[in-house]
Amino acid sequence: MTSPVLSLASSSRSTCPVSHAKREQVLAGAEAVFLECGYEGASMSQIAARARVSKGTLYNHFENKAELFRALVDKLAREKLAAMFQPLSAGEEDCLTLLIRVAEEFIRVMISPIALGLYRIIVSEAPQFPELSDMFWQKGPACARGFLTDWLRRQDENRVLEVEDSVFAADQFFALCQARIVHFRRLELPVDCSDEAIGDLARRTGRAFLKIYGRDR
Amino acid sequence: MTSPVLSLASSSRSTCPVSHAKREQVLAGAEAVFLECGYEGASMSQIAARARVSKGTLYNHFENKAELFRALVDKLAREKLAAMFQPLSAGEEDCLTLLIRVAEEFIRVMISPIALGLYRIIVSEAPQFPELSDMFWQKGPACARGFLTDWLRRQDENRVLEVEDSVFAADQFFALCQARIVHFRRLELPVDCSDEAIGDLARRTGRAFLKIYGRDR
Amino acid sequence: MTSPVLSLASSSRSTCPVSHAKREQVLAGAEAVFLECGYEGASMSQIAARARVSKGTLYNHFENKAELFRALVDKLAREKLAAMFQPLSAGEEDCLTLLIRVAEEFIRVMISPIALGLYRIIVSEAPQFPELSDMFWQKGPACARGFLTDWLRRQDENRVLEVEDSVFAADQFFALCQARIVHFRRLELPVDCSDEAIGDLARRTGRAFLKIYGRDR
Amino acid sequence: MTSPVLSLASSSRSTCPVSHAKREQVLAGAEAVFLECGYEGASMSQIAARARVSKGTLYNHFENKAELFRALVDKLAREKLAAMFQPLSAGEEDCLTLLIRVAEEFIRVMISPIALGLYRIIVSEAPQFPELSDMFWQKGPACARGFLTDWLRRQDENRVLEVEDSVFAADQFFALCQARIVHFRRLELPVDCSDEAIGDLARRTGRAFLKIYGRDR
DNA sequence: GATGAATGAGGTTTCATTCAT
DNA sequence: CATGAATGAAACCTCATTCAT
Repeated sequence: MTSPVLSLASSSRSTCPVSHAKREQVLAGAEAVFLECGYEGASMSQIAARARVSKGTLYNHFENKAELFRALVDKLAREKLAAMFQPLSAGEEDCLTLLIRVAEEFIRVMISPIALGLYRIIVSEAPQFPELSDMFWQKGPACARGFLTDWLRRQDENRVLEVEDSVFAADQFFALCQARIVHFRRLELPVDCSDEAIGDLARRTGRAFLKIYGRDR
Repeated sequence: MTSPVLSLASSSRSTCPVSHAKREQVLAGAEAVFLECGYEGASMSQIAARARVSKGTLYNHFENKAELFRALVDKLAREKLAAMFQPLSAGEEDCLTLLIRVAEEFIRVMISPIALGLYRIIVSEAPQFPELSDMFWQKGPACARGFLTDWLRRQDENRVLEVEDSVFAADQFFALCQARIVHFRRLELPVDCSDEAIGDLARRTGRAFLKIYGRDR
Repeated sequence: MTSPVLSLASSSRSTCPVSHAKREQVLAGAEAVFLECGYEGASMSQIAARARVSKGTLYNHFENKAELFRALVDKLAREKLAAMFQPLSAGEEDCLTLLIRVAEEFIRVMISPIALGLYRIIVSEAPQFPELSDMFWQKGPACARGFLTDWLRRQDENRVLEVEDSVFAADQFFALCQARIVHFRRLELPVDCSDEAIGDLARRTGRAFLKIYGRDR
Repeated sequence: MTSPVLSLASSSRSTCPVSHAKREQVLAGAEAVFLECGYEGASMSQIAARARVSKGTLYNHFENKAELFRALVDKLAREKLAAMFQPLSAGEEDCLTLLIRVAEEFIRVMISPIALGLYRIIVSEAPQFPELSDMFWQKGPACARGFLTDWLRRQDENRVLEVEDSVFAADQFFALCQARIVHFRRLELPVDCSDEAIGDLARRTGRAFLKIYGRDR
């Protein structure tokens, strides 16, 4: 309520550097604790301790627990998710090679601790924080979908593939990527996550996708 | 209030009939609250209130919150999940019709409040309760996978489909089923869930699967 | 409240034999738990479990926890304490031998688990249950004091000892008996409790007492 | 309320002055409640109320009930017991006068509310908190024993008394001091505690002790 | 802005006691 | 009379949040 006013009044600029450092420190602690314990399971004391900061400092920078959580998801989505999904862009490879590469990278990203942790916490808090689901989706998978959609449209125009609804086709591609490994990891069920297993899954995914949308035959 | 009546009705068996009714009452309250608030977000007081039972009664039937949670997931998995996944069995339809029907039923089950709520809570608590992930998987999706695997093997033998790894093919089928609608519902993102939308998705899924594993052409 | 009425109404005699057995069973459980955990530390559930009896049975036989405790102390004092302090009676030995024997027996009794446990619980609950302190004292140490007082008076009359106030002299004797070993055991402090140590202490106690009240020199 | 004022008064030292005042406030409440109700009988709510402090504050200063109890006994032993047993030191009086004075002071100390309350709670919790028994003994009676042991040794060297084992002799002296009055007070049994009664007991104790260890026939 | 002590509501759990069977 | 499920008060403890320094 009053904190935005106070902060504007007492800092001539919107983000003073020293304060910014503490804010990042807090967010780092929050990341560690929220991803490990979930939203309800995390306590402000734990976060303060992990951030090596006093509890009061938490409330100097964030109005309450929910706002701190929102800020964290916002930051992770904007910074880390974006960085993780960036490599999933088109190159000069041939069709199958590109699909396999993207599948492999997507799988690796989705089972990385951060994306997995974020997925868990966001799915479980979706009813309480629907805006965060959206943020996660927009900055993460939707980027990959956007890129793939564009690429698919080009392949369709170039008559390499035959893709009527390129958005849906992209959804199917990423759905196929989540078969088995990603799905099992989310449930913490035992599954082979070796490089070979991931490569194999990516190859099968690429080939299956080409069978659906390939123009040959 | 009404439990003595119920207990009289069910007192044909020896094991404590009164107690069994209350136990079910407690589990009903737990179902409502856990699925709504998550494991950490649910309080034993809420559960007691929702079950119209005193807090002490909770502890007469379950050692602690974690055990109550385990018992609930166990019950839901055994009773409700099993019932939900039962209709997903083979019939006499032709290949595409069956795939579409199964896809549609699977999608409907996965976005039902119970399966969705269970998924949320189980994914978020998987690190703390790994055995429940397993229970959920075994009594739910794994059943569907088992049935589809068998059916695919038969189609392969009958030379209707060409399926080398029928287990993986089943995984791909159910992965495709979760594209878009199921995925978005988990994130509480807005998505068209109408019968038409589901039917359409099921049809596209069935056709895509046939393209991957069909023998014709 | 109503239980005494009910019990009077439904049992023609005051103590039916089957009931008496259960009552003893309850008291046995209460003895184990109260002596181990103290009055506040003991729970009626623990007692019921240790007695292999339902919690309801506790309340059929005793109005509440305090009454059960009173009944237990009463029983222990009347039965066990009395039996323990009985051997402390006069014999035909010469003066010093008798004193040493009585000292030794008294020390052994006071550090026995039952007497020690009773002492602990009674001292700590003395403000709440003053009547039990009295019971303990009367059935325990006071018996020993009574016997020794009589014996001392006879020795005075026979001019073997010179004891003006025989009651006080007995108090001093038993106070000397509690030096070191008994005292330390009550505090759970490490102390040599071997037969030799007890014998040695008893001898020193007897000799010291004779120095105070002996007529020779 | 008043604590900020107090804290200003004592803020000359660096270590958190506000906190120290509250900590003492908590310990004062704990002293009142623990000595009155015993360890198990005392509740953290009672203590908070008696200390005029919130329940949370208790846990800011002490990890849990057991630690608060330990801290209290530690403080009482170090501060109050030490102060109570300090006057029991040697003076220039003649032998009997000194023994009588020490006996009287020891008796008065042992029946003071604090020493009596501490004895009750420490004896009853000795199995659970053996280290507190030790603390109590070291800071309390053991000091008196130490002083008397030294004095007895000197009397032996000066041929005033004949004391072979001065430590044991001291134990006997203090055991004699606890005859009757101290013993009865612990059990809350009625006993004359008037100054005359105490003086009389002290005189009898001093004289008896001299009979045991005096050199003059 | 940073601190961390203080707060009190509310968390999980235990308890003595009651009562229908 | 025995049972043990049910109760709700109260136990210990944690939490998000506030505020004086």
